[in-house]
Amino acid sequence: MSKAITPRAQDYAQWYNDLVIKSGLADYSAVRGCMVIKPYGYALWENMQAELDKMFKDTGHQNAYFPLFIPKTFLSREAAHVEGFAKECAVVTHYRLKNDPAGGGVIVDPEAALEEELIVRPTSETIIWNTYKTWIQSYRDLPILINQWANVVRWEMRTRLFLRTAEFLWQEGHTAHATAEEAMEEARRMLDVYTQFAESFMALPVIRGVKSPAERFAGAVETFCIEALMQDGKALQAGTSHFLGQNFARAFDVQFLNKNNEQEYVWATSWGVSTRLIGALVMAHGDDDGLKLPPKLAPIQVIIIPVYKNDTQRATVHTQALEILEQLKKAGFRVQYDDADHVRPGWKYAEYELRGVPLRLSLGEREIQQHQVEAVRRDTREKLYLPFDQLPEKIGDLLDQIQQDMFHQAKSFRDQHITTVDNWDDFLRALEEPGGFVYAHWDGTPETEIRIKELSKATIRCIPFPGQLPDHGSGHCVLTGKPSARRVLFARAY
RNA sequence: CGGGGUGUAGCGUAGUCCGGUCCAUCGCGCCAGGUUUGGGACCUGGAGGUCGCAGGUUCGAAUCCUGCCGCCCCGACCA
Repeated sequence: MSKAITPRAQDYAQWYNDLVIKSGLADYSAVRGCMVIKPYGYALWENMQAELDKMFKDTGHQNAYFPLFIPKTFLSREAAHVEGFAKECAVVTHYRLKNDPAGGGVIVDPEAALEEELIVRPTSETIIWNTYKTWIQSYRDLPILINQWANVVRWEMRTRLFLRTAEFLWQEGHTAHATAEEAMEEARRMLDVYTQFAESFMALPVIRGVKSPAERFAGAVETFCIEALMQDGKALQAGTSHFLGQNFARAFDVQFLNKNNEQEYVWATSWGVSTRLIGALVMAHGDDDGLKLPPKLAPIQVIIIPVYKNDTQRATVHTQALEILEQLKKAGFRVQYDDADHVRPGWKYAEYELRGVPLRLSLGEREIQQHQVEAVRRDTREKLYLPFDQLPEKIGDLLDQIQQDMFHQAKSFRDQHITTVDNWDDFLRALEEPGGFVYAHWDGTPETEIRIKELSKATIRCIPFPGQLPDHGSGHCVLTGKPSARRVLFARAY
């Protein structure tokens, strides 16, 4: 075992780090809190991007790109927004370096201070709304439906690979609308897009809902989210969508002339998902032997491994393997053939399991004689034999099956980790055992929400949309006993 | 920012308490050749080191002293 992974049961955080590093998704970098996304991890991100991008385009959005740097004054225009981000902004103060006269290498040239400091974007609402102001005059200019793929920087105190890094990659949608209804519809539509992406591509079941005021995005009127559950029982926000009301339009004075010839502030939304989704994928599906990637996103869907005992066999197997490789490529699968001769089949089995490749095909003399390949599923380790003449169909079916089974596996885990409780003792107990989500009444006050967090480390993940979870009607707050209109979903979270 | 840990070859480590026998141990990986190949092979040979950095103590420092730095983990804050 050259690449030992810490078992989940022993140390979950270490298991996660081991998986990310050893599967080749990412590396630590020389910069504190910043990581290198390695080719395998980036390929995964590209697959996610491709699917999301398609969904954005299908819902009428276009991509654009706004500056990395934001004038400092922009950030302070919207009061809640600046309060939310001020503590974690990287600031550019100078534009030039020079040789240290004292001989200490290169130093910041004190003569080259910027007149107005620039903020490295933690999110782009401000620069975008400053721009939209110049694009919008009439209701005929609306809606504006724009998305950008970008990097952002949030100077986090504590970072974790993919889950929380100082710099990360994401997409941020920013839309402008003539009416509140339309903007609200947009925010809800994009949350549906995220839901569909999470569930059918990532095989990650999510609960849709509204954020409590305390968890709301800085500057939003309403924040919607999808919440997923990780195997250690902690929740992870997998995507958010915000109804921004007229907050940014007011802050940047973006008005339009409506059909009645009246000036009106524009209605806004923003929505985003980030490379953190890769962390979600790792933690929702992985096991002690490595990643399990859902077929729809896996950079390698099928790996072909040759098995032989001598050069004669090797040649035979090689010829057959190439034929299968071509056939599968032609059928549109992301397939690779590993004919490296310096490691043996067993090594390769372990390696591709670590990397989470959904389906492994082994091909040796035995299989060739019987006109079949040995196939092993990564998710269940089930071994099957597939006849040569039905490979593309059978493999297509298998990958679909794996995709579905992974979703159901995750969903069944998630459902077993939602506990409905009615008193504080049970609340605390449920957070430990079984862990996960706790569905309880809350009196609706921020004070109680904070108190619950202090006492239990659990936060309100969301107030689920109707139909997401059973509605038990009104009741009494799990902490204060005060009247509560409905249950909300609590959990400890990433 | 607080608490803990850690820094020795690409990775993981021994040695540090008690200085010399260490121009530094072992495993993995790497290179060459050979034997192998159905669950992380083996043999032989080889390459690879500012012992985190700076200063100090000493005849002599990976080891002792002072200062600094990096990174990881836990907590507070956040996607």
